[in-house]
Formats: sequence, C-alpha cells, structure tokens
Amino acid sequence: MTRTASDDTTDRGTVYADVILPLSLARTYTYAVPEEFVGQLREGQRVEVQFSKNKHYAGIIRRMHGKQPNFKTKPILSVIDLEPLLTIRQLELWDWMAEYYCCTLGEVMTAGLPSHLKMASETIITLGPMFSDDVTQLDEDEYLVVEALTLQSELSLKNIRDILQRKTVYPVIRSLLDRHVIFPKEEMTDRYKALEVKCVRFSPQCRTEAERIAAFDKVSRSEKQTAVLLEFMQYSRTQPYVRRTDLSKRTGASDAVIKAMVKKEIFEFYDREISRIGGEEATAEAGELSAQQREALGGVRRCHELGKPALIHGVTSSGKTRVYLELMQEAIAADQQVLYLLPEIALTGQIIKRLQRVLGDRIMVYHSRLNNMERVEIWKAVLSGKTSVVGPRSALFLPFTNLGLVVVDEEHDPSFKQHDPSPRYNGRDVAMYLAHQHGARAILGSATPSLESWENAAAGKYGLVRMTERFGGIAPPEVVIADSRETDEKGMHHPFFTPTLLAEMRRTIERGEQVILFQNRRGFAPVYFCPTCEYTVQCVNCDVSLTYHKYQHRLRCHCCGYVTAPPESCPACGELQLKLSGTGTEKIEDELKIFLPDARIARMDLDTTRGKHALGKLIEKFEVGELDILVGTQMVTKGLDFERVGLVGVISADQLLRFPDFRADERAFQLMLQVAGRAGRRDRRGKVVIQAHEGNHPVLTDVLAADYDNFIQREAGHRSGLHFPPYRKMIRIQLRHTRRNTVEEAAKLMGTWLAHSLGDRLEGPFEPSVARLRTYYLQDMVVRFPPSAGEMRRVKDLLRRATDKLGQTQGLTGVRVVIDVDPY
DNA sequence: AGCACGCCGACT
DNA sequence: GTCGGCGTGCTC
Repeated sequence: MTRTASDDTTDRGTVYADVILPLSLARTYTYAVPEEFVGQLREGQRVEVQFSKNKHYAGIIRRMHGKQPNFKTKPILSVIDLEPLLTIRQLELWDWMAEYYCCTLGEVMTAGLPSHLKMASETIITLGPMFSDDVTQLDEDEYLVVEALTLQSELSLKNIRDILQRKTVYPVIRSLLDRHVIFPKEEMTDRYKALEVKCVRFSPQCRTEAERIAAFDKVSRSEKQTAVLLEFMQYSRTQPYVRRTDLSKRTGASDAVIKAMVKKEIFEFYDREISRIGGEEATAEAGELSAQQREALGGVRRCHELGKPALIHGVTSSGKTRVYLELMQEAIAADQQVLYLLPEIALTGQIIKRLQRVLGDRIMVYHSRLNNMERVEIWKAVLSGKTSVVGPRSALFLPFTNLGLVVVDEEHDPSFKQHDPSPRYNGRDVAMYLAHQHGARAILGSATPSLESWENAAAGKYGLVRMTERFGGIAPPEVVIADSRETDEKGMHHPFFTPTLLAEMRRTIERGEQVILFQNRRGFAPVYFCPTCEYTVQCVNCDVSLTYHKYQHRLRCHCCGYVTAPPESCPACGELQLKLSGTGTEKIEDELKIFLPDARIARMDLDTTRGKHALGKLIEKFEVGELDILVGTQMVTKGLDFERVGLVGVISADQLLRFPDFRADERAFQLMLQVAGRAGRRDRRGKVVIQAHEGNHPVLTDVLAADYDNFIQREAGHRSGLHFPPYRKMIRIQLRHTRRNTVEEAAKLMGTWLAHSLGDRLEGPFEPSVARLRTYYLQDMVVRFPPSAGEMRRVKDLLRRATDKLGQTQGLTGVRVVIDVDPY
C-alpha cells in the first residue's frame, strides 16, 4: 500500500468498512480494515468487531470505502467468512425493509440470519467427544482454553476472552473448531448425527427377474413370508426405500419373519441416511393436468409474459397446487431457484410430501422446527444456487442467487404479517418485492384473495386467473345456516349445538365419515368471574381477563402466557362459587362427549399441538380414521386435506363477525369459506352447518352462496367509502411505557405535533382495546393517507422527527415508540 | 440492545 | 454516612 505524506490529516490509504450489527441500532458502524485484511473483504462477509467496552459481535459488512470518518475508529478484529455469506441483493432487501417498515438494519439482521450465523460473545462452546488427553498438538492459548473446558465443561466466548486476556479469540476458536477439539454447544446437543433408518432391499442373490420368481418358491410354504414378499414388491415400486418397520406394519408380519427371509438370501438389511430437511429422491409424476389446470397455466404464463405477478383465485380443491408444481418443475429444469411461501401452520406433512415426491431433492423445507445446523445447511445450499425452498415467511431471508419463481400460497392469510418483534413485515408483500428484485415470476394463490390483491388485479398490476371448479368434479359442499336459537322437538335449547348440527353430526358419523368443528377460541372459558360482585380474574401483566383451561385446571393469559391457579374464592368479596362465561374449544369438546358419548373426539389448537411432533401425530390420527370429530381453532381451516370429512360445523359465526376491526368481515368470510372447503369427498357432497344468531348477515349470505365476487365488491365499496386500506395507506404508532400517566402524556404531546401537520389524517391518541400488555400501558395513533410514494415519505419523515423529539423530551425518554406499517 | 455513569431514598 | 433504584446517553 502506498502511503503519501500529505499536507492534510486524511489517511488516504486506509480502507474502512461500514458494518451492520445485530442490535436495534439505526445506522451501520464504521471500522478500520487492518492492512492484513485489505483485499480480502467484500460486502456481505462477516467480521468480528468490538462494540462498546467489551462486547464482540459477528457484524456484516455493508459497504467498503476509503472515506475517513470524523471520529476515531476501531479495527476489524478478524474475518469470519472467506466468502460473502450474504448476497448484495439480500443487503438491498434489508435496506428496503428497514426503510419501508420503519425499523433498524440490526432488527432486520436479527430476523433474517439463523442464530448460528449471528455468533456473539454469548456463543457457548464445549469440548468435543473426539478429544483425547493429547494436548501436545496445542499451542499455549489453545491449551489454556482446553484446560479451562476440562474444568468447566462449557464456556462462552466472553469467558474465553477473559481467560486468554486478549481481545481476539476467534482465530483460536476457529482453529480448535476445525480440528474438532471443541464444538459450539448447539451442535452437540441437537441431533448432530444424521438420521438413519433400518431398511430392507433385495439381496444380491435376488436381483434378476428369474431369481425373484424363484424367491416365491422359497417362501411358498410360509403364508406370512409370501405376503411380505408381495407387499415389498408392490410397495417398493412407489417408494425410494422400504423401512423394516413399515414392511412389518403393512403386512402384520413380525420382524422375525423378515429376518428369516434375509437368512434365505431374499432380502438384506441396510441403513439409509435420511436428511431431516428433505432431499428425498423424486418418486412420482405430478399427474395429468385437468382442462381447467391447463387453462390456468396458460393464464399464468400470459401474466408472466407481461411481467406481472399472477393472482390465482381458485376455489378449494380446484388443484392450484398442481399448477404451481408445473411451473416449479419448469423453473427447476431451467436451473432456477423457486421460493414457495406458505403460512407456517399450513406447512404440514401433506403438502410437503407432495412437493418432495415430485420435485425430490431440488426442494428443501425451511421449517420453524429445524435446529441451527439444519438452518445453516439450507442457507449454504441456497447460496450455492442449487436448491429451492418451501417455507414460512422467514424463508424470504435465504440467500437466493438465482431466483426464477416465487409462489405465495394462501396469500390472504393474516399470519404472513409479523406483529411483534420488529421488523413488522408482511411476508406476502416482501415476497413480491423479492420477486421484482430478482426479475422472477410471481404467483399469489388463494380461494379467497385479500382485498389488497384483488384490488391490485383490478388495477391491472396483477393478472387474474380463475379456477372455479373443484378438481375431479367434486361437488361444492352444501352450506346451511342454523339459527342459534333453534330448539329441538321438546322445545329444548342448547347453547352450543343446534338440533340441526347435532343431527348432522350423528348422521355423518354413522356413515363412517368425519366431522370438523370450528370454534375460534381455545381453552375452556375466556372469563372467570364472581356472580356476587362481578369481579373477573385479570392478568397481572395485561389488561385482559384470564382464560380458564379445564384440562390443566389453570388460568392463562392469551396475551403474555401468564399462568396461575384459579382462586378458591372471590378475592374481592369472598364468594365461594365462582363462575365461567364464554366458550372455548375445551368446552365444546366436553359438551360433545355428553351428546355423542361413543364418538372419538380430539381437539386441535395451540394447546394440543405444542410439542415437536404433536401436530403431525394429530393429523395422522385423523387421516387414518382413528378419530370421528376434530374440534379446533383456525388451525383446522388451513392446509388440511382429508379424504373422509363429510361435515364441517362453525359453532358461532357471530363471534367472527363481531370483531371491532375493519378487516373483520373479510376475515370472517375467508375463515368460513376456508373451513367449508374441508368438507366433501370424491363420491359424496359435503355439508357445512354454520350456527348464527344473525342468520341474514350479508357476509353469511355470501358464504352460503360461496359468492366471492359479491362479497369482495361489497367489501371494496365499504372500505373505499370509509377510507380504509387498500384505498388508504395505514400506519399505526403505538407508545408503550410501564406508567399510565407517562404514556398518556407522551401520546398527547406527540399527538399534537403530528396533528399539526397531518390534520384529520391522524386518529387518536386513544387507548387500544387491550390497554395494557406485558406490563406496558399502551396508547395508539393511526395515520391514514392516500397511497403514493411521496405521501409515504412525508409521513415517515414526520414520524421519525416526532419520535426523535419525544426521545429528547425531559421525563419521556423512556417511552417506546412502535411503528407498524400496514398493520393488521 | 446492553452498559456505564449519575443523581435521589432506606438501610448498616 | 453508603447501597442501589432506574433515567439518560453512548456505542464506530
């Protein structure tokens, strides 16, 4: 490097790097690049830096430059990646997200990087299992670390820095990691070994057709062995491998039978490694396209030729997935990557199995239940441009290098929007940006497209493709509304089940078909109260009543997770007989057991699906017919495709329609149509019973007629008349503080500042319906304005200035300002 | 986000 | 007299 003695103080030879840190900080931070690293560093690489007194982080290089800042810089301590871990496009996506959703780059980084790649001072390491006491290979520093680990078994990188009394420990750690002397702790505990299953195949003595025919003679004296052989030949045609356990389960033959056949040299055992992420061989064709699917495919292609995303409005079971598959196969065949987004909950075995059967190891599943190793494995595979991904919204952050197609299925689903930790992004909208960024084709699909997307189609931004018929000529379900006040022939009235619903349930079960009941609230009862003094048990952290969970005999807060035992008597007046009010899934399940004592009933909600495999097991049980009735929350409306569901019941439509939210009608319509779509089978028309007080509510009329067009046009009229999204942009500003007075004062102040420029575009400040959440008192303000880039910039600028000003106001600096762009 | 610095109440 | 409460400001 040439260093010229210049007349000014600018150190022209030095290179600097702007680094993103995984913290909630607005800006990047500038570090000096030591001479030994010059030329090695590029945007997107991770480097070890010190930030504040003694914290080290793996930061990401956002930009390299030679401009000396006017503050003194710290040096980059070490280089973690020799090649960039992130692409330029990803960094640009992060910039866009931080700007659009009013959050910091650090927050986007925290959301977007698997925790394993975010290593910080807190990363814990332990001694590896391969370590013998041979310490002669270690240098002094390494020895010190190993010695400390034999004494303490685990250490954080911070501990190690203290032990070595030096700032830079990553090189020592990396050297030890490379030689497998130490391991990051997670790698040790989380299933480090690849999964292996015991499998069966033909032995080498049984490979030719003739040998196989001879094998039948060898087993002719044993009925069981003949059955096993037959089953194996059939099963292995459709499966890439046959497990020992599967084979004995399917034939009812014990393992001893199969072992005997190994002895006769018909079969042999072997272990097969299974990647937990996917990567199975493709074993099936996608199947023929129906006429409707071919037409839809043509429609999608025309949109793509015009460079527009395609919105597929396809009724349930119309076979949208088959259309996606066709386009996915094409993209993959052209060596492009595909991103297929689904709501987390719809990411069940059924859809994944189908994708993997057809696309094989070219697609990986980015599931929330993956461990860190698996996440990093997928990250690397995506970065190399070789793999496609199906996953929930977080899959957006993977380092695509060669993205050709983006599919957002169930695009209307509100769970694409992240509410709480910042970035408060909408996965669907970010996906569209991502597609645009890569010049990739895009498809949005739904049986009930959101008003946002419908409006985009109406405005010509998206192309609309319709699929109106159910696949294979399955008739649409018959929907009836049952008046909740209906009584039976004795004039009896039951609060949960109308005689209509009860009769239909009995009839359905008698036919050997299954029932799905939808109740949009979990637990037993949402209110636990004293009939004498009207005291209700509230959460200590939030301003909501606690829900009684009968199974665990506990009161729980559905906002913050607080749990407590129900009080024996009223804490206010001493009354001993406390009462419950309202209805959740547990109560429905209980009542069902009284009316249908012989039915096999299960519940599907957050409480019963908490475990790692609980959801899958529940679905399987229902699928194989071990259950007659499934009672559940919204979970039962998404992504489940069962063969034998004859009846779907909605316990209370009123509950869905009463929500005080501008999207309540849309949500209710979507949920009801979606759950109705679960009913019906190939040979028999399904039935849907919706219980309601207000039987002629216009939304119910549309559900009854399955009339999406009528619904969406009315909804469009309402929303545009009342200046709601998508006809206005909406930004919510929420202030949070532990003291009510403080947050009220701050809100009033900020409200006057904002109203000064925004006038009646600002609503509030007002107390939200849940006025206290997780010990914080809340105040809300909402800004609505015409959608245009200029307006957006102006409003965001204003919000930034007001937030800064509040941060400088005596006594109010501790008030948190949360900005939610396009809130739900 | 963390963390140190700094100014006011209940204890040895 | 001190210990510690959390309000405030800063981190390249």
